[in-house]
Amino acid sequence: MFKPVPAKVDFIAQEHEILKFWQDTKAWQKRRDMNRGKKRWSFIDGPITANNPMGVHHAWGRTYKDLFHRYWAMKGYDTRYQNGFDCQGLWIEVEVEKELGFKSKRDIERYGIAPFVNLCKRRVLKYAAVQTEQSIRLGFWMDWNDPEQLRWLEQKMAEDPEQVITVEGPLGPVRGTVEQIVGRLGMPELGGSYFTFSDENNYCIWTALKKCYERGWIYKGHDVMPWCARCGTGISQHEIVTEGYQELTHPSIFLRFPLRNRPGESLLVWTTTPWTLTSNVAAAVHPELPYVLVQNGEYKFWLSKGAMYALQGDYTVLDEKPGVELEGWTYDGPFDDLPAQQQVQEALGVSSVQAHRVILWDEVGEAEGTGIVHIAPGCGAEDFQLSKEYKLPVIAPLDEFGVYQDGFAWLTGMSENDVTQPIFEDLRRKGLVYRIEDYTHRYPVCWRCGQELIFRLVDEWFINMGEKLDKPYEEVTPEEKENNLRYQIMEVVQETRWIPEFGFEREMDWLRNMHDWMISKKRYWGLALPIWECAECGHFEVIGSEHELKERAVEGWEEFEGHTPHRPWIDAVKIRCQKCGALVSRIADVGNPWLDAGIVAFSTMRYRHDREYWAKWFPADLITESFPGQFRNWFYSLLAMSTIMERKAPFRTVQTYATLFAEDGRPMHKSWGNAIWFDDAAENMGVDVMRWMYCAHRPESNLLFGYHGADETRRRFILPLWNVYSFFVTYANLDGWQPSARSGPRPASLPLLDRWILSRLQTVIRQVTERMDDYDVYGATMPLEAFVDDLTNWYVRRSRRRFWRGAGEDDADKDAAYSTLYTCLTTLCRLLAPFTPFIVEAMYQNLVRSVDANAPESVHHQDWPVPDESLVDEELMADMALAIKVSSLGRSARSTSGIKLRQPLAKVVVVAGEEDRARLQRLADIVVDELNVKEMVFATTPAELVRYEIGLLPAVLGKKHGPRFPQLRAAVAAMDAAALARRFQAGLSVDVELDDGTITLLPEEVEVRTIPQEGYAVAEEGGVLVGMDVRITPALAQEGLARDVVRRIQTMRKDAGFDIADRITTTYQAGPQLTAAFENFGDYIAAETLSTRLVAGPPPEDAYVQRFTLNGEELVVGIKR
RNA sequence: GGGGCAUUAGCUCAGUCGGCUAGAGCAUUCCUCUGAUAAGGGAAAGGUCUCUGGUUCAAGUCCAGAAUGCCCCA
Repeated sequence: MFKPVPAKVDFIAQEHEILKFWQDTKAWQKRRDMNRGKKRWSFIDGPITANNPMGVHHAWGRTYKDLFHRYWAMKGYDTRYQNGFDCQGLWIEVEVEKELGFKSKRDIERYGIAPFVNLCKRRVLKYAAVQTEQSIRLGFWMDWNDPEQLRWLEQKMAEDPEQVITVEGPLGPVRGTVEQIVGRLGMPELGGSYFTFSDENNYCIWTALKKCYERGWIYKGHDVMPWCARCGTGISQHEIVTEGYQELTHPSIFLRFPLRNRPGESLLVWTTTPWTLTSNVAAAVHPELPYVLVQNGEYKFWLSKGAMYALQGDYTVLDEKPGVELEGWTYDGPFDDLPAQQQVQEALGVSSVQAHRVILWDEVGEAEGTGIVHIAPGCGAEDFQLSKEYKLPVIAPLDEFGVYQDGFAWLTGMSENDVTQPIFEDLRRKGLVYRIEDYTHRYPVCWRCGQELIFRLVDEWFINMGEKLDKPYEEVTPEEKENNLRYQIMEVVQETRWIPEFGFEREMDWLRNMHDWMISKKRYWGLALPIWECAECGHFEVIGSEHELKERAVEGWEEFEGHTPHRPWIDAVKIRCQKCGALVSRIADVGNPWLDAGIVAFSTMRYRHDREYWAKWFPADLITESFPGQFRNWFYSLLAMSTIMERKAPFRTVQTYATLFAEDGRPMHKSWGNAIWFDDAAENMGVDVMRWMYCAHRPESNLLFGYHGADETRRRFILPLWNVYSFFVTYANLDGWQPSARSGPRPASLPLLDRWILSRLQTVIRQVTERMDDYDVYGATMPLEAFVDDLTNWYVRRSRRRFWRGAGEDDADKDAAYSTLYTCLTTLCRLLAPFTPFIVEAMYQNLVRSVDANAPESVHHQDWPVPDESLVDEELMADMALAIKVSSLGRSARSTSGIKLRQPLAKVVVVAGEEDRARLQRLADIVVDELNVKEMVFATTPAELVRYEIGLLPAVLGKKHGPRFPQLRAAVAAMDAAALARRFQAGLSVDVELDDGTITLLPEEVEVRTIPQEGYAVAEEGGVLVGMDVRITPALAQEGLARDVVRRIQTMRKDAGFDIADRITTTYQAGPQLTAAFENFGDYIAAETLSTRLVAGPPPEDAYVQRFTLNGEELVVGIKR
């Protein structure tokens, strides 16, 4: 006996039971151990930031990750099962700052870097534990740390990071301080997820940076960078594009720069960043644009001709010159009163005030502003470039917090945020303001804290990505690639496959255009950049490992030893300058977090300690992540690091997917109320439903995720699957059917339906395997959905009666039905195991484990099914597909004429081609039964059913006759369609008379179409025409009544709570029509309703009674067990 | 500022080389089936194919321009 299956199941409660089952039986560990040492399928996990609970968007990607692991594991591959947590960087710092209520970096310095960094580590441990639990809930099988142990470590960290503890690892106990143990998480001796804050990850980046250094690729840049004054750090190009911009409105100002040698004339200049005017050095014009001098009120302005719309009031043009003639004109700047403007800059020997002049710049436009651009080299990247070109002084006004430095008089000490209005006031006093108006533009903001960025002249550290050559990648020579990282990465990309394909071009495009990689951040929690720079002579060195550092250390090693390589501990270590012998400190900067994630193809694969292991697992067969952003982030950093380390691709295939939105099509947002938390989704939708939703979706399209879609998915797929399983168990138990080891009937002798569904099953195995091998998840779900549909809506429906026949009534057929359905269900369990691991585990435990103690303990311990090609019968599948189609057309025809299916009809007439008729003939029984007709007949001509319409094939005739085509169409429409149809069907041509001659129409140039006639209901699709004879004779009507009666009694049985096997006695009282139906179809009614007796008369006292009105007659039925 | 993609039913999306009556799922209404019942099947209704011009016998489809949205890069 199988365990009875409730038709109404609580899927979510069931998922929790399965989770417990997997945990109790160590199901994942057993699966892993089964595959140890076999052929490998290698995966690298893109680390998830352990900074908050995971969202339903993470669950999408994590479903793919689990799916592929389960699939390859079932195929017998050894996989690494290592999840990754991204742990370092500004995103963690910002959250910890929020917790502590900090406003700026000064608060952190006051609090202390060491305790702050420990808080960052604790936050990571805390959320790693949360995300681990959530991932387990999703059914994600990985080598998870015990979340309780992560919490315990977090607690120990809070108590005292330096206390010594012992933890149990897979290779035995591991002993160390809490800090040391945490720094070794994910290493072989501790197992579990990798953490990018691990010592190994950090030191491995040191190795990579050292390799760059040795090739001369590391440099310190002095440039104007986007800068976040709140975070106190530069923001690199990699971080700023796209999501780093917002549509913002700022006050913009038009103002005068009075010309020194042209009395009464001024340049009219426009800017949206008034604070930069304090640092103005020059004004740029386009050399070729025309500029005009206008009289506008009391002033004479120079501005570009195309920008005159910016003027207010009447004006007169006094003069016109090309920009090139303005070059060198000098002017008075708006803030020449500031000491910073007056100070002579040593290198150039001039002050900014002295330097003010008009310069030429090709990038000047006149679409906005005045065609004259204010240049402040300390406040803009392009401005800074121009200053180098024209040898202009540079004034850098702001410190790292966005506050004016010394030399700015009344502005010194004020924040750039607060000076807009005071500056406007000052300029008004000076009489320089022309006009102030709001201006909306895309402005960069800090991607972490949202603060508007400023531009600051700073020192940052870069990896030189190599010159951009002015030619396509294909033409770059090996010599040119030799010291050019850009083209080396592009070369590596050639070895990789991108799904969808556009990813390849997008990555190449990014690589073609990317700037040098800014790897420094002026922060606290992150990779300690291993750069020691001599304050005396400027020489710097990159240290490649902890061992090298120990050798080079001349001071502070003892203080550092035993700590993780983070600030502040690492900062204690000093080395000796190789150039000048001075004592050298590490630069204060930490690293860009994409370095951390980029190195994992090495750090997590034992590159530094077990090269043999690394060589076995590198490169990964697959990585899979969401594509927005990752082309310039993880995909890029992974490729870059791998190119630096080995000049090899770190992965063979990258499968990507789009963005998850709420069902309203907008991003999920807490304050919009459309966000769904993962935990809520899991406990309300069920994770099998979520997983199927993710999988059965084209990954390159955005996914609109919500409860509505979940309900639909459950209804469309999960419930029918469960229903057919429940159906099977119910009847198998009733019949005492058990699967047995005996060979069973030979497939060739199986009934048609069984051979058909088994054939379908083999093709599905083949298709799903093909699609999964190709990492096409969506493509794999489609044949599965189609199969479940065929199984439930055709095989089971058509086979139902076979299951409820009594004993002795053709046992062989019944056994065949059970065996077939059993095979389908158990195979489906295996096929669906990677997709919906919970529901199939429940099914498997009952269908297989409960009857076979030797079967694998879990559905996930089974092998992936292999199709048995000998069971594939293409002809039969084509036959059945046609039978299904004709049945559907027949039902459709009935429906349009309003005749219910329960009403038997005399015949169905099918008009179809030779081949299709032969196919239908073979399955006539099925179609006749399905459509509730007495017979299926074929008509050679559809004359009975239809009239004709002649359709001209425009693709042929339009091309042939061109402009005469409409005339031809009109002429044919006027002719006798039936006569034409006969000629064409006989293969003859027809001459059509037109005004300007005769056109001969060939049979292959037309299509003969059919329109239904009276007396029949007709439906047609793809050359098959199905007509239902809708004439209901009295005999047919009576039979229909009998079926109505049966239907009523069946419902009564259910309402009365009878078991489906209960035999009953049925009594009835009815009018003449119904009585006749009872008399003529008594046997049928009795058999269908399991009535041992049918008695006319009043129901007995203890019977269950209902009254009906059928066809205008009263009916009283009583049933009794 | 440059480049790319998109715009089709109330919603989410298909629509091949230009060709017949522009499709699907969801939602809505109705019907139906039911010994799978918190299911199953069918039908109806729903369209200015973003707009303007052009090419063509014929345009959702090709070309040009505009509008709106998104993406990539400055």
